[in-house]
Amino acid sequence: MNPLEIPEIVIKRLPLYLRTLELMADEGQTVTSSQELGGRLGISSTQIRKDLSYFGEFGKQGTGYDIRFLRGQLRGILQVDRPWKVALIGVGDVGHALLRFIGFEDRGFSIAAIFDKDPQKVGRRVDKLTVLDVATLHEVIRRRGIRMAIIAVPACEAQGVADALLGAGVGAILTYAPTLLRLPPHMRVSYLDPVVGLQSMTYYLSPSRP
Amino acid sequence: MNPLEIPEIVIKRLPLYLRTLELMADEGQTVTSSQELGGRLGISSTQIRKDLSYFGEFGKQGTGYDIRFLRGQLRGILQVDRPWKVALIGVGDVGHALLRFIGFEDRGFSIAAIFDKDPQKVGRRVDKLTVLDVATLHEVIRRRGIRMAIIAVPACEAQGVADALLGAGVGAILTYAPTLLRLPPHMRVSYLDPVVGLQSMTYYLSPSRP
DNA sequence: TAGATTGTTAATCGATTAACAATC
DNA sequence: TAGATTGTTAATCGATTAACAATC
Repeated sequence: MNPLEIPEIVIKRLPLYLRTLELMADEGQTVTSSQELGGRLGISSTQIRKDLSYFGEFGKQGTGYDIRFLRGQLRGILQVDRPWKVALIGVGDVGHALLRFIGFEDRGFSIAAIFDKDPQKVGRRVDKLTVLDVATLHEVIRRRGIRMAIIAVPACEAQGVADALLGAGVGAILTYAPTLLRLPPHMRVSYLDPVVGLQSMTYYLSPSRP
Repeated sequence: MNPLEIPEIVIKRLPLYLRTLELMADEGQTVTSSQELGGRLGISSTQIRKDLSYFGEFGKQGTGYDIRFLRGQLRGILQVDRPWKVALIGVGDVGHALLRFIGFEDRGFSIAAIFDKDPQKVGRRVDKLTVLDVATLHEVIRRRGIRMAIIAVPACEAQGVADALLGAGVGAILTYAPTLLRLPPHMRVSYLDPVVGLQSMTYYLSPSRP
């Protein structure tokens, strides 16, 4: 089956399945069922079986799924069975928080280069990395074969950084800047604006008392 | 129309419309059309008109929408025309980044209390706020009438914090911990796990070169 | 075997879009 | 008026779910 025919909404659920399987494996569990997995995620068992069926047959009737096997298959499908080098642009508060976040390494990513435009920050060491001048972004990203990037600069600078990343051959961007980026359709973009999440939840809250 | 009948997917698009309208207003623009708004967001004009029609009639045929008026209407619908007090739990790297993030205030939120369990941090001042002991969470949240919270603690502590927030009467949680929370259906939850975003983008990247 | 659970088909449900009358 | 754009209906498209044969 042509991968392009698989609905994007299915692809977006796979990391959630994978995360739950990692957790189950960590807890020492060896086998699960679509029903158990769905129960944990608040998703119907039918949907999980249907989603997986786009990629193959991974379970056994009557038994369910071998957790380590299915985890391996999902890692392979999502291509996170090998590490991806990620560039981080912006070594401010968000950048620092990301650098100290330990959750990247064992889930398929490693921060391989960090950039800032502030001359005061360029040259400093943060953990094992040296802050590079954003002016060298194109060259460094090309040379190191980096294909993904995280934008953690102020909103007003995000578009400029995104343009530079596009020119450097990056194929996917995760951005913390609360701004819509204008990029060609082949560039994958994920947005993480905390306010957007908050604002859709307030709709459902009963009116605030004065 | 009963608000419960409006699809959640529509509600989730409203903050994006609002964010774009804020930007247009900041740029001094006074009028827009569903076509222009859709063009900026990569959404069809029909969908925008349909979404807005769930709530009323906000435009003028032949002219479009008055930006300030529509912005005000959307703020009212989303209830972000008045400030919501938000509790922040976890004053680590992510917590600090959030406290220095200036984007909350003018979009309907203000961080009104911050908590940590580390005795070394409790009592310290961060900007205008004092770090409170998480043991006092219930009482403080009740007394101050706080209805929303942001979880920025390590994954292993997130469920415990969520349970405490539930008990304290919080109605909506935004969490940075990469863990699915078990909470009753009336509690609204938004997840911001950067790895989930990255992992669905790698699916679309051509295989990495060795 | 009996019970459980998969993978898949067909039916249902819901969301998006095309088309257009209304009207500024 | 002529041109533009809204709000809304009906048609289309796509995603979810119910049901079940296959089979471990």
